[in-house]
Amino acid sequence: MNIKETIKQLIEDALDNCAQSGFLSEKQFPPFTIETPKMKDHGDYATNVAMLMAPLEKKSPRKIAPAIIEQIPQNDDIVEKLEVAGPGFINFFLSQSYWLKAFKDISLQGDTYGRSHVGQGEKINIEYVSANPTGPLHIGHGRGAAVGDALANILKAVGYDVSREYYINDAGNQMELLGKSVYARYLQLLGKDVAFPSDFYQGEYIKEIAQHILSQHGNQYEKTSESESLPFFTSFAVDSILRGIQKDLKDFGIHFDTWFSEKTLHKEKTVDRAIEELKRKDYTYQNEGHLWFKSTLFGDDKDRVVIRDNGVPTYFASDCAYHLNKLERGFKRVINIWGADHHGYIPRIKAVIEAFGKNRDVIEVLLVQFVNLLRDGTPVAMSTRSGTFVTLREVINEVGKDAVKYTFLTRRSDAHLDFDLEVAKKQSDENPVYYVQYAHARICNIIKFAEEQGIPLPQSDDVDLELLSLPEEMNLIKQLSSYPEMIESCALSLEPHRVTIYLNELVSNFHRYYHLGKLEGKHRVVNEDVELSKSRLWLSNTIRIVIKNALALLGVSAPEKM
RNA sequence: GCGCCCGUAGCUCAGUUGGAUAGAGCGUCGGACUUCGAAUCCGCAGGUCGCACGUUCGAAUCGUGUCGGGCGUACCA
Repeated sequence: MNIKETIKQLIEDALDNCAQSGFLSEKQFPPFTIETPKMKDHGDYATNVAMLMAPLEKKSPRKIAPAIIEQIPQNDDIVEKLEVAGPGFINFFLSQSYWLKAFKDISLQGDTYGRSHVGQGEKINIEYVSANPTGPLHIGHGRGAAVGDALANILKAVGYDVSREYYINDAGNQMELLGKSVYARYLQLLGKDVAFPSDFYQGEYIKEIAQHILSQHGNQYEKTSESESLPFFTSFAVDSILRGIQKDLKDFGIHFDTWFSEKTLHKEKTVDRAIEELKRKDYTYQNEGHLWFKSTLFGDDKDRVVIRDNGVPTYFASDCAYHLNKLERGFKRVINIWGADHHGYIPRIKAVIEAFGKNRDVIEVLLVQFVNLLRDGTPVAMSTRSGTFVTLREVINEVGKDAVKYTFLTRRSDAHLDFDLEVAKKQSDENPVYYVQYAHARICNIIKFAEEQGIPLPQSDDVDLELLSLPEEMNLIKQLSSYPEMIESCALSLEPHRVTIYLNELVSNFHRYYHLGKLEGKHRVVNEDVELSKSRLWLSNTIRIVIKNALALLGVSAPEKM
């Protein structure tokens, strides 16, 4: 049980007591919050429960709060004192011994600190990137990858059974177009004057693939007809592009448990089954030769075609099947991370989930906004159509994967993001990742220095944490203790960027603390007083552990030297 | 036209899911290393939270309207 949960328990017990004694008439309590106040004077934690009870009880919060307080033991191991303040807040001041005990535990937990079991092993599927295998990944995919991977790590850390998935759109029109594009380039390489329509894939990589085919297979496809050749060109191109995507993601430090092919949905008749299911429930009708799904029954703007008049299922039909498949695999929650341009798709996919008899909320869609790529403040032209774009690989090579990932994760994913290549490259204050990594390296160096001075990291029974009496130290201790709550809130809200916000605050406090020692020698971590040095080393090492754990969740390295 | 997302300091963005006196970084200016890493720290300045109503003990946060930016509105994926 973490600190917040402990306090919640205290409050709930107190409310029960109040209800039993008849002071409160309500037996059901509203969902109150426990937060850490911005101002120190307001204690370590505060709850608004009395204010929420007031209208129900028809009593003023300032009257209810004292009654609740009376039921909570004070001056004990946990709570030092309680106060009623402002409009009716109950402020908790926890005892130092409680903080120190919780604090000491952190470094004993090591790299498991921050994990919990709130997910209760629930099966959860998280799908991200899922870029079509028709071209290399660009910077926007990188953002989706960073967010998805971090979120998956966080959900796993709080006890979910997480499965990471990439959906490969390797069926349909786009594939045919891809094959035709490569085929045309191939013929051009053989000196033929063939047309290259504007809806073909324009990128240079198409020519490279054609060149590979030429060098591996010669001109043998010159003789066969287009319809005979196309399947080969399509599958060669998809394989080649997909391998590139997989390598890019691997080098970006992104891992998937499942690469799910759209083609298998057709091969294994999942598409047919999904449509049969909709038909059976009378959620379809025939009109103008097409088969329509009545998605408006479930809140969509208009009904959607699932099978065209030529008998070919739409992309949406595949997606219905795909989500049916996810449900059948037993996932209780299905998280999709999509580019913001797909937002109009959400109502229809929720509709089909509901049509399959599930709650529409089992699927949660996280929208990731576009990245605005800049160089020195001026936008870099990006157009997939014309094939002029900066690839994710180019950005990683230029900037480094840690800086790219961290930058993506410092912002909410549903907000637009300017990514300036020159700024991201700078190893300076403008670049938050170095700020955090530097703190980690600095602590490693302090520990090393201490060892050289004959003061190794102390054992848990050989350190007196009561010596940590500076306000800055207590501050850090409290902040470190809130780490598990922070992780839980990230998991709950599906907002991994909170980790970087937390890290920035923690590290900032550490750097300031460190500088106390620059001003006065007695405030150095390693100083004349060996016992004090040992307790400060313990503190420093705990900070190091939390930084490292947090960075690990983000998929960012924690270097010991820089 | 309709729908979704976003409007917070000069710039880029946070803001603990409705809490108490709205915060960081960058940029400007000024300061701090003979001792654990200056990739750091400290200080100054900077605000009608786009605007207007509303909801209540309390609003940057929720609702309605409005203005501005982005995206979507397929028998493409």
